[in-house]
Amino acid sequence: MSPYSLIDDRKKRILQAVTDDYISTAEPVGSRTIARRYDLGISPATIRNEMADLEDSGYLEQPHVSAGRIPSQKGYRFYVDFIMQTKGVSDEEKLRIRRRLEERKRELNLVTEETARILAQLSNYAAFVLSPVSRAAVLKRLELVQVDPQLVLVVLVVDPGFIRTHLVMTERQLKPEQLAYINSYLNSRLRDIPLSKIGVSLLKEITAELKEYSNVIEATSEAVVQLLERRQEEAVVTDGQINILEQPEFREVESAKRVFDLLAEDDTVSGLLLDTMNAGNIRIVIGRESSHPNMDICSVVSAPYAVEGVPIGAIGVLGPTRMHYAKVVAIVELVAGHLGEILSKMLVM
Amino acid sequence: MSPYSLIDDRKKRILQAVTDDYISTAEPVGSRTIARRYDLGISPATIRNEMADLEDSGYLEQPHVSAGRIPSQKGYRFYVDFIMQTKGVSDEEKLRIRRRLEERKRELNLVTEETARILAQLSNYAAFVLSPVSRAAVLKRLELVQVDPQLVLVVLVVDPGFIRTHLVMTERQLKPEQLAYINSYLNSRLRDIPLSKIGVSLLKEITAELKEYSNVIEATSEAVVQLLERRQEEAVVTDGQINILEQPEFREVESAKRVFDLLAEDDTVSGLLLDTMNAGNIRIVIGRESSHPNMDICSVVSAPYAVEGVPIGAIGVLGPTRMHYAKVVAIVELVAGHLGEILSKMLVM
DNA sequence: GTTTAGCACTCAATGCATTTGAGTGCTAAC
DNA sequence: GTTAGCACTCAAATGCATTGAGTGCTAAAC
Repeated sequence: MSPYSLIDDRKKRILQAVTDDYISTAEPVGSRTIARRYDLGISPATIRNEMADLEDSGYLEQPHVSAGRIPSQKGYRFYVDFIMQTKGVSDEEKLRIRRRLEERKRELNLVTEETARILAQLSNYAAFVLSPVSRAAVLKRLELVQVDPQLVLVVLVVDPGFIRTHLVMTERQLKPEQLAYINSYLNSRLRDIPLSKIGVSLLKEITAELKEYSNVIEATSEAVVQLLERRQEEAVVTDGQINILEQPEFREVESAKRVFDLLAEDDTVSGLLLDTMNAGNIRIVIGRESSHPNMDICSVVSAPYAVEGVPIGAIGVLGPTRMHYAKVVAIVELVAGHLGEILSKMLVM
Repeated sequence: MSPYSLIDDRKKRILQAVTDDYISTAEPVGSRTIARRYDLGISPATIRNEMADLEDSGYLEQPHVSAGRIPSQKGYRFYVDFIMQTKGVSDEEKLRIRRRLEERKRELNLVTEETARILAQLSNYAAFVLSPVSRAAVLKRLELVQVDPQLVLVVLVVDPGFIRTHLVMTERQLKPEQLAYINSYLNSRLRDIPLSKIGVSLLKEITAELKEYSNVIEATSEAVVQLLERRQEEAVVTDGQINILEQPEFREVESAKRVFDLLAEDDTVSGLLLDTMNAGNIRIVIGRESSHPNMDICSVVSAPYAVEGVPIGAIGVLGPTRMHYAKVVAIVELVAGHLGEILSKMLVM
């Protein structure tokens, strides 16, 4: 039996009225206010009775006995799951988002940055984007390029996704044919190997096999390991933290600081986004539903984005539990969709 | 005649006492407090008289008539210019900073990020680093690398400083010898040319000369222009904004927000750092001395860092006007020095 | 002439009582 | 089942007295 079974249609409408009102005013909502502002055709007294019921079953709570009601966490959850209707976003807006992303198409990190910015601006909350990762990613190519008598540039091309470079010093200058030999050997061993398989042991093996160039190869290996590691660190792009300060619930510097701390810990946010990516569908985490203590006063709406049906990343918006869920859900879904499309064009090459 | 001529030695000591006390307590300082806490050998009454004089000449001000005194902007300026002695930083700390930077030596942007982090942690204020730029920078090399049948990677090596890459699509696959030809031609035209000289017109010229490959060359040119432009945007790395929230003057979300807005506008901060770089020595901007309206409640200590005597960037710390100047100046100078040294090793290759 | 003690005065901050008003729960009438 | 009426509650606002750190001024001491 569902834990929601006690809610009839009128209660639902009242819960909706309370939640909608509280979301836009940030003030506890009383029975009179609802009777006045929402055309439910019942008197304040009736609403009071219903609200008392809703409080008994845990959907509403009272900050103190003579204040109005506000939705509890359970109330928000019910609202999100069964009441709210995600607002459509106007075609015009859709077009604008699409165009902004298209403009940034040239570079992967520009796209993610722009996405974060768009999300933050549209939602007026803090936004983040988990850069595309792919467990199926393979090393497409590893190229050493001589850029100076004693400098070699290591170029890593990963498919789908990104390119990384790193400078490496060499003791002596390598002749073009030596470089060509090293390159073709390295590629024969590493090409199309999943990143997850490229570890220290494989690289050691190769170093041993190319003993004569051990100097270069060792440095290269080290660079490769570092470059692959760095991916994770760089994975989350954030924008719009400053919007946090606009929210009345974070008027107190103490609580604002808790949220900023939360945002500063990369793993919390990236963990959440990774979960969403793996889950493969939009998720709404409300207050203490998350395990992180500082998240009790926040909610996060996050959605994966996919290329050819495969989720390769996620985006999210963080705001107060009194978040404009309907609007944010619409935005997040829309942006995730667009991002997936843009990336399809970029990555499938 | 100096505008400071009215200040005798005792006034100086009192101004110092007031400023030191206010910097550490953030509370207006009264005559009794000074007589108690600082061993000046004079009574509160005398201190009162002197403070009245200091207020008349504009070094102190009173928030309201029955409160203690706080330093005015002019007072801070005098303190910074003629009173404070920059604290030495312990050798131990110097070593720690040096080691942290050494560890990050591998990559330019890791070094700047680590520098910002160190600055923020040591000062407990917000910190930023203007990445190395060099007006003497030249394009050391431009290399096209085939990474896929239809994809060419443009690699730009700039000396001193950085490497940039960009993917470019080609209509048809280029043969290795064609690529070699293009490469050697591009390098013959562009090698060792100062970045400032590489503009659209020069690139157009080259495109015209290599008409047969116009497809690739045009795309490459576009990429080059973009990559060179992007340098500016990425120039400033920030850290420790959250420290702002710890300062009592930013307890009110309103004022905190003003500072965050300030930090979010990249040009303000980068302009300030560029000025410092050009000035070539440490600068302290106090409150409204800056032209930016939101900076009236802040101060910035900034210093250039140099490689082989030539300033190539700058670092800075932003805090409330009630900033611990002596400490911050010491830290900023020290870190700027270390950064310069580390970069000398990295960039002179 | 400079320094200091003494004293009256100021004013933000604090504490306390009072008022206000939005909101509730309960009961009885519709 | 719904609603009107009413007594009750309590946070927030308001008013008011108190406190205390701090000042400026004056006159005495050095």
